[in-house]
Amino acid sequence: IRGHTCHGHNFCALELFEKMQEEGIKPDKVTFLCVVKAIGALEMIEQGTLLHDRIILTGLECDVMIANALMHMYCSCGRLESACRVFDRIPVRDVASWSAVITGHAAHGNVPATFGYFNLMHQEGMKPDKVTVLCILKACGIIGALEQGKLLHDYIRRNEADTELAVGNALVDMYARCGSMEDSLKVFKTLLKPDIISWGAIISGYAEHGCFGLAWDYLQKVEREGLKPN
RNA sequence: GCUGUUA
Repeated sequence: IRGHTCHGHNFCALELFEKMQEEGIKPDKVTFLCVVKAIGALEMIEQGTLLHDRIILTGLECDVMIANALMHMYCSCGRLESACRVFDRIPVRDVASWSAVITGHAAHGNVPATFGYFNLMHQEGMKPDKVTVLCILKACGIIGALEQGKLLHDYIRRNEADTELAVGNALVDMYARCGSMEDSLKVFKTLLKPDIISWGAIISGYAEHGCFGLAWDYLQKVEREGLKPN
């Protein structure tokens, strides 16, 4: 099942899940994680609700990884209230729980809820890890929260996390989406070895803001750097 | 085999 989901063959994965059960093999926690993820990718909300009911019957709904996967699934399907209900029922939340609920609300442009959960996370003393930082930067980019993004940038600098390329790329992307190509370029120039994602963030930032000449120039630079545009 | 992840 996992072999199929990680290649994007989510429907095949669901068929295998059915077949497995026809053969009398009971799904465990890992099976459910994979299948919840597949259903989320397919945005099959009816199937997702049915699977959630089955998970409740097995008593796994309080498992933090299962709950996080369910939240992500509901957010992918646009069911933010359902995601919140799962979030509220998690006995012990981890960083992934917060990442899922914050990114989920940001993806749907729910600015108050995004900041609400972000502030609550801070209040509860949950320290963001690398992935949470990526998720919150993504959230800031989606909802255009430049000020919050800059505060997070300060936090990243204080924690010396800005040397990580993934974080640097997420900053370049966040500033570009917030409309500050100046800040975006400033971060880009600090990257020791920009990859195709770094360049892509700059190019799409210029393209998104109607600066086609600059987008074109940077595309030429990519090739001059010996990188292959994807 | 294992949830949240930047163009």
